[in-house]
Amino acid sequence: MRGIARLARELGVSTATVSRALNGNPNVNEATRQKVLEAAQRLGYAANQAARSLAQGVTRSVGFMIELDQESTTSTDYFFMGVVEGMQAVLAAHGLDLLVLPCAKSQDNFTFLQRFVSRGAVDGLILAETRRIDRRIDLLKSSGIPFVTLGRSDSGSGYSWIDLDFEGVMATAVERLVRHGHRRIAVTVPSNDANYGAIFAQAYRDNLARHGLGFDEALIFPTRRREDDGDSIVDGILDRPDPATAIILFYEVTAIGIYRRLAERGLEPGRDLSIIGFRGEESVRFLMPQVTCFQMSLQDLGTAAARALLAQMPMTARAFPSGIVQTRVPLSLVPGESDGPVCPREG
Amino acid sequence: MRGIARLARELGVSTATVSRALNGNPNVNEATRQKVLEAAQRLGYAANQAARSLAQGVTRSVGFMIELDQESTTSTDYFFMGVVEGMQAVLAAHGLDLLVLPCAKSQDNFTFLQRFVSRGAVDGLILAETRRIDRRIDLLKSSGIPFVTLGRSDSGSGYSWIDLDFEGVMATAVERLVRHGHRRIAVTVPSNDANYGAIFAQAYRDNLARHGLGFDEALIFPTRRREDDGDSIVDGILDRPDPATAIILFYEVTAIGIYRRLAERGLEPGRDLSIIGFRGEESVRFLMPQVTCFQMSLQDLGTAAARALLAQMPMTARAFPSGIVQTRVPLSLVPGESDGPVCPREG
DNA sequence: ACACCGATTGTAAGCGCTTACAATCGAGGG
DNA sequence: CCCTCGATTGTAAGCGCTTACAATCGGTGT
Repeated sequence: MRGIARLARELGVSTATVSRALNGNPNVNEATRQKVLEAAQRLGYAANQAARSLAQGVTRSVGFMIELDQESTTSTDYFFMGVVEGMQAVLAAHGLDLLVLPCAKSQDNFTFLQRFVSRGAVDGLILAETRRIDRRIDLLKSSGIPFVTLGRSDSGSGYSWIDLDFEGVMATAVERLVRHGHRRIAVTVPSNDANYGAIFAQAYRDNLARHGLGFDEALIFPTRRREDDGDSIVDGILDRPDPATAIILFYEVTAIGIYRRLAERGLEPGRDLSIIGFRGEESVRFLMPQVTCFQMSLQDLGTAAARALLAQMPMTARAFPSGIVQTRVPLSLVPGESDGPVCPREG
Repeated sequence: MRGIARLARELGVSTATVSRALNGNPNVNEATRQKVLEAAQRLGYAANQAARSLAQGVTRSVGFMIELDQESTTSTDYFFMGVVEGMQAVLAAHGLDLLVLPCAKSQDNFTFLQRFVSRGAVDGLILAETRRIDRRIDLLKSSGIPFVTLGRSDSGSGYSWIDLDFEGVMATAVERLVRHGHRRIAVTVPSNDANYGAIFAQAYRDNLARHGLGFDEALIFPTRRREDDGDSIVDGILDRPDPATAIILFYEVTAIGIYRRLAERGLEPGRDLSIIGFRGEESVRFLMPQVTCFQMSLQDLGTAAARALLAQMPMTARAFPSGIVQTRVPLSLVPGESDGPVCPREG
């Protein structure tokens, strides 16, 4: 005999009583509860997860699905850790376990997710790296499981998401540059198919328009999260009849390559080319002159996501006001010396 | 009626047959199996995880416990994606799900782990960030659950671990420096209580001794994973009667601060101070002169850990040779220009 | 034609826990 | 002293799936 039955026999009570005592059911004599708790503690007993889930129809755990990139870099980790920390804290406070579910880039993320959902392995889900059109969202919506996405998509709107305020960032960046007299502003965007790339690019366009600046396809540079696009970007920006005088970077590491190329050409960041980075990234923190960038709390992003999820889970929903939440987390500008007034071109 | 019963009724067979068909039991008519598979596919059926686990006494999932640091300065955080990728690939190939279990630094990691173990939430565990004396290892050993640690500990020896070959790294580094004529070699070590710090320090001592070099406590600098210890290190090394001429870094980011301080003092990395980093970190890659460092595949580390775990799980053990595995993953030297022959001191 | 056998399927007993419902007990009311 | 009621505990029916064991069926050997 094992599990709860053993405990029950040991104490000379029924399994029902033990179960009640352990689960905080009020219909138990307080003295009995103490006995049970003590015995459980002493024997290191904890209810079997599977049995409990089966009986209750609830797992008390939520999944955070992430995708593993071959090129995984340290600051993906950095991003990840911060966000997870925020989520974990909130969820734990409500008695929920956070299970991070890593999906290999090589396997179909839809199928991956579907397995966890249809097997009822988690009570709720948080998705990262949302695609512009993301079948996973339809899957979750139709399955009825509570979920939240980190990042918007175009797949319908009846669901909660938390995203960075790309629009706000872009507005601030462009305005700052315009105020410095820049009229030709380049931008880098991610070359993958995640939705944030499209949003970033759109915000770029919108803000140029707002300031009456012309849009030039040639000033948009798709980049990956690595520093080695600097050459082509710098050359692409400057070696043209109407060179840009500023650039806004989606991936801040790109600044490294840009700095390097500028140096090779005898130019200086902040003077000959204004540069604004997106998110203060570790590997860029040490560049001189310091990169003007935006900053945010990863933990806050995580807690916001977790709260939005809790608001949808029957178990916890009553503690939260609104059902569906769609939030853009604002970033704050961290002024550096990588941008400044337009430098009059010589020649 | 739901779940397998519904499927069974739909097909006019018993639940037993459906179960068998779905689980690859050979005692099913192939035609029947196809029918079942087809129907399951069509109805999007997947066996309820909890029920299945309860019936089988097995979850088909393994946990990877990581710790979340407020300041994200642990080693796990720039390890994570790569290692998880390796693990996930191996585990998935054996039909196991990888659940990453994040434990807040603020909560007791022993209790955290215990819950998952005693609730039978996973069939196996991988631990990261092993302490020198780690109660978790005793817990896992006594609980009988298969497990592997990423990093050694002093807590007994009857278990599998995978670790970096700190000794090999240190031997190579010291030998390289000695060959360059260095006799006074400093080192940085992590300031936390993870076991790798002690190992690194010990290997340092051993290798000095091997080359007949004296050991000087003053040349050991505890550091965190951030760049700003450079000043105190550089000054501490040089402003003394018998300055060191080389330094080996545990956290490679320290190089950034060191480079900066050296520059301030009009000194040059590689000439005035030889620097060898431990693991090629992204944020250091762009330093000039390039930092001589060591490199490894995080994926390989992950696959090694996963394999070592599989070797202990009854389900998969037969596919693997040895039971207990204790491996040191070697790193390879990536020569840069941050180290070289001792530069004769002027004055 | 009959016992026997392998292939296939059905029956039903759990897996360990929760929980609706029944049972018990002592106290207070009439 | 009997009845009612609240507090507490026990009984037992599942939760959805697996699997030992029994049952069925067509084919074989003799």
